[in-house]
Order: sequence, then structure tokens, then C-alpha cells
Amino acid sequence: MSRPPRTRPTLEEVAALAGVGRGTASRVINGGEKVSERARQAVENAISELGYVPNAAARALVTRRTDAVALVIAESEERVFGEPFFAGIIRGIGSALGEVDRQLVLLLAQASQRRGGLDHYLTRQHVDGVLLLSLHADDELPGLIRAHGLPVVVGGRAHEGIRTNYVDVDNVQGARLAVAHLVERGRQRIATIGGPADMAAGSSRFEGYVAALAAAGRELDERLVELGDFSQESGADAMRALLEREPSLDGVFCANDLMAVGALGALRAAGRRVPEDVSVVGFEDAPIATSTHPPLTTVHQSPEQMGREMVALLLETMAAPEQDRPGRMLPTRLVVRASS
Amino acid sequence: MSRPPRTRPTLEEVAALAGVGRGTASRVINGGEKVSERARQAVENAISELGYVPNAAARALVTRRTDAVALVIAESEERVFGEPFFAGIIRGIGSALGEVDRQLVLLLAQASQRRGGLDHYLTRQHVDGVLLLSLHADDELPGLIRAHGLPVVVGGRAHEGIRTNYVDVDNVQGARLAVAHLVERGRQRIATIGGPADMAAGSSRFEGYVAALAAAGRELDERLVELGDFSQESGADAMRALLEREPSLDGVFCANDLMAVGALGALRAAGRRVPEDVSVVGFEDAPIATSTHPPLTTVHQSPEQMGREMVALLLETMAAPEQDRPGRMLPTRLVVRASS
DNA sequence: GACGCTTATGGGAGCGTTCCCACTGCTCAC
DNA sequence: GTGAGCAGTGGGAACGCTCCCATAAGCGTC
Repeated sequence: MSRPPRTRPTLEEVAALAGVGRGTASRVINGGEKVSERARQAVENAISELGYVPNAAARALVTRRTDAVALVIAESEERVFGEPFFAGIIRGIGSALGEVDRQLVLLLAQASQRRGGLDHYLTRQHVDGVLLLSLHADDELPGLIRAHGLPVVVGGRAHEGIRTNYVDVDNVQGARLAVAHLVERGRQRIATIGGPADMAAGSSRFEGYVAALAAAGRELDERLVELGDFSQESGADAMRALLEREPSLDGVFCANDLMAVGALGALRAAGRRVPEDVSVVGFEDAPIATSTHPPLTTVHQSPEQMGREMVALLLETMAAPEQDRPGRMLPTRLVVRASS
Repeated sequence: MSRPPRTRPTLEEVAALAGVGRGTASRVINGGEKVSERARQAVENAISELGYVPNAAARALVTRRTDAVALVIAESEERVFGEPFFAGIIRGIGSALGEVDRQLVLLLAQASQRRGGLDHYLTRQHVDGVLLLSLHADDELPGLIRAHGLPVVVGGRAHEGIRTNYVDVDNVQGARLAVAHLVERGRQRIATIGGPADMAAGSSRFEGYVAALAAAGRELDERLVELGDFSQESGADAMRALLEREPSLDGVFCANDLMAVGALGALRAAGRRVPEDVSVVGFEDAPIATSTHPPLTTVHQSPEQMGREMVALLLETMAAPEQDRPGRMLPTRLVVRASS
């Protein structure tokens, strides 16, 4: 490694030291074909002697590729970082990208006013592809980006209509798992606290709830349905409303863990024992699920795997941008704890 | 905006359309001095008509600045993303960087084997500066990066010896606040569940505990001290050990909220009422602090502000790299809830 | 020994900027 | 009327790399 020279060494200097031409040195660095063993050795020695590191800008200028991928988080800040789900996705994305030597450029598209600059930035001039984390149905960002001709993959569908270039958890299947479990436990009056109807995570989980009931030969009872906004508070509110309207309920499927935590609190406050009187199942398997009282039975999803899948899909799309690719659904599994 | 041309427009084309030279166009874009109003208008019109976006690679090649800052997260993955504290820092960093048009390149330095590539990447060839999130005392990364001549700012000191280029929460002051509060509540036997002694967050908070006791005219009693590793489980273990050894304790200061949650559980299991029999205070004001039973009194720190400070300090350092800058301490405040 | 073919090599051109210098008109003072 | 000074401008050179083409070297074949 020797002492670092005043100015970073260039490829030309490496070539000179190795006693070869610039072209040959370049070939060695880029997994080169057609290079003699002798030349390869000489170049590699020169590289490590000088501590040479290729200049990304110069390379990008000629290849017209930046080897960088943007992760645009267009969710309200509190939500994104409050939810460990997003953190897991980022982790998956980060490591998957690292493995293929791509850089992860993180863009927080927080305030809507910053959207302008964002749009401006998302060009081939800056990144080769975009990963988008946003669950809002009305978001025009995917369209905007695609209009730039940039490959995009969305994590979590905004709504059910989307058919391509997304990776999502199989919410319907997960919800069926949860509700089937409640049925199996002998629960007769199974309620649900759903998420917002305009988010796929909300509507799909509700869809799974209905499907599982149907599979058990039961009909949907509107009186057993209450919607929340995925917050703990809304879960508690919904639970109270359900208890008041339908005191005989003995099972609740919550569309996420946070709402389940709220429901648990409301049940306790109402004097219902969990799981003796009422079984509660959540969705997400967030860390908090293990520390509730009692620990929460929930549907496990792997955010990290989701991140990795997003990267895989994006790399495919970047390799052949012309065609659209079908979305990918990730399986879930039930984790049974003490709340059911 | 018109339909996007087959190939992205270059500065030359903008200049041609505006009827000026390349130099003048460049001057307009870079907040240029010495440009006539007429020329400026012409260039700006041409830019928006062509939808021109400067090519970052070409610019970086000549300016030798990339306008990108790396955020290296050298913590074990579970910890970083499990803790909302880190998420908050990232949010602060992201928005502060966005405001000055710098890109945030996220590097997860997870497995130690990837360290080699990381070191290679962290060069002026790729980023202008580095933000480092790591709390391990033995980490050689800061030194390595600085050896490259790259400006670095560390978030959270690895150990107390570090004097420059860091931003950290004032742990000592926060712990004093917490313990003084317990004293004020009339608690006589105040125990502490500390963090690992080899992390500043652990040792400083313990230091604050000792200082607050001294300020109240009390002596440190080793029997009231137990250390954990910041996990919920370790908090529960420590609490059990303390109760067994010193059943008369009536107050506990936990070095973080997660351990406090564990302690709360152990206290309940032991039949102690909180706060009637024992007051509990945490540190961090994590989201979970509001949903414990009872809600947790804790020391609030602002991770977002910490992120912003890190960016501010890094920008200063980048502007004048030669001199070292003293570290910055962020104040904390006590949030009183029902556990004390 | 000349020819063709393959393999390996050197280096020119060009990627899209910024930097800088030379140049043009002016205005103003003497 | 001349010269100095200045605002405004155009364009050459350079940044460090990859691409590609021309060429050299090696070798088997007729």
C-alpha cells in the first residue's frame, strides 16, 4: 500500500509502472479477455503497489452507466422509519446491491415540495435504476420515473391494479393463514381490524380475511369489520368500537401488529382475557410482537427478502429494459405465540 | 418539457439553442457571475425547453468533487435497524444532505469480510466525505478513512477518549436528569441497569448516574449496579439479579428503553408495582416507551437532530479539512410518564 | 518462404463538464 | 484622441476512463 501519493494514481500511471499500454491495463481491470498472464500479473502488481482505485466519474462518463441505484422513499417520514418493515427492506436492498458492486443512493422524498428536484435528479445522468418504496395509490412518481426511461421496481404495490415491476408480500395468503388459524382454534365470531382500503396492504389482507371465512363456510358479517390506519391508536379505537357493537366476538385478525397492540390494550381495558376470551392475530411479525402481553401470534413476512427480490428484479429490468416483468409475490408464514 | 430527445441534451446543445457559448451557459448554471441578464434568460429558457440535466459524471471528473457523502453503518445489522434511534439519525442526515444538494450513499458494512471492499471504495474517487455510525471502541474504520485524507464525522463516540469530529448525545447530562428525577420523587435506593462499559453510551450514562447520586449526597453502592447489553432480555435478567440482591430498591435507572421494558416485565413478574413500589426511568424515548405498562418515563434525545448536526459538522470539515473540529454534544430532556 | 489466421497489444478519439485565458466592446479619465 | 480598465464572452484544454481500430507477434499450412 505504501504512502499515498499526493495525487491519486491514474490508469495511465498504473500502465506505465506495469510496462504496458493503457488499453491493456483497462482490460485487466474489467475482467479482461485476451490478456496474457504476464501482462495481467504486471498490472495487478502495479495496482496494488500504487493503491490504484478507478475513478468512477471518468468511467461513468464514457460507459454512460453510473453503477448507482436510487432508493426513493416516498412515504411520510414517521411511517417509514417507525416501521421496522422498511428498515428490513433497506437492509435487504443494501446487501443485495453490495454484492453486485452497485451503490445505493438514498433519497428521502419527504416534503412534496422537494418532488420537483427529485424528478430532476432521477435521470440516467445520475442513476441506472430506481427502487421505489411507497404505498400510496395516488402516487404519480412511478409513472414520472418511467417516463424518463429509467428502470423502476416498486416495493409493495400501491393498489391491486398494478401488475408489473413490483415486489410485494402475498397479503391475501397471509391473511388467510391467520384467519384459518383462528377458525382452527374454534373461534366462532371472528372480527377484523383492517387497514386503509386504498392501500394494497389493507385491501388484500381484508380480501384474505373474507376468503378464509368463505373457505370455512362462513359469511362476511359487516358488524365484525372495522378499519384503522395501521397505527396503534386506531387499533385501540377500532377494538373498542367492535366490542361495543358485537360483544360476543371471540377472535380478531388485525391487519398489522401495531393495531393488534392497540387492540390488546383495549381488550385488557374492557376486561377481556387474551387468549381465553378473545384470540388476537396480527400481521407483520414486527419486533414488538414478542414483547406484548401476551406475545402476539402473527403473520411473518420477510422484509429483507423483499428488499433482495426488489434488487433482483431491478437488475433484470436494467439488463433488458424494453419488456415489463410480472410482479413477484413473497410468501408468508404464521408464527403462533400466546395471543391465540 | 417537450418529448424527451433520443439522447440527453448536453451543455453544448443548450448553448447552441440559447445562441451563446458553452462557457456562458456553464456560468449561468453554476450561479455564475458576470453574465448579462439577456444571456441568462436565453440559457434558462433553453434549459427548460430541452429538459437539460447536467451530467454528474462529467462534472465530477473535472471538479474532482462528487457531491456525494457516504453513510457507513458499521454496526451489526440487527442493532442498527432494530433501534429507532438509528432510523432517526438517517432521517436527519437524509434531509440535511438533501437541502444542500448532496447525495447520500448508504454503505452497510455488515460482514467484516466486506470491510476490504469498503476501504477500497472510500476514496475521493467516490465520495467527498464520510459519516460513520458505529459505537464499537475497537473499530479501526475511522482511522482508515482518515488515512485516505477523507473528511469523517462519527455519530456517537466509540469511547470517551475521542475528542474531535464526532457528534454525540450528552449522555452524562441525560443520566443526571433521570437520576435527579428519581431522587426528587423521594426514592431512597436507586439502582441502575447500565449498558456495556466499553461503549460510550454505556459508560457515560453510568457516569451520570454516579454524578447525580453524588449531587444528592449519596454514595455509589455497587450492590445497586448491574450491567446489560442494551437488549430487553438483558434488562430483565439484570432486574431479577438486582431484586434478589437488594429487595429494598425503590428506583431503577435503565441505560436504555429496551432494557427498561425488560425490567418492567421482571418487576411485574416479581409482584412489584410500578411506580408505587419502584420507579423506573429509561433513556432514549424510543417509540416503545409510550406503549409499555405503565408508559415509561425516559430521557428524550433527538436522533434526527443528531443526524443534522453530523451533516453540518461534515460540511464544515469538507470546507477546511486541515483542522480538526471539537465534537458536539446534543442536549437531552426528561419526559415524565407514568413509570416514575 | 509467403500467406493467412489468431491472439495480444498500444494508443487515438471521445465522453460532457469546468477552468482559464484571450478577446471584444465599452466607458471614463486625462 | 488615446489608453486603461472592466464587464461579458467564446472556446481550447484537460479531467481519467473505455471503446475500438490498426498493428505486431506467433504459428501452422501449403
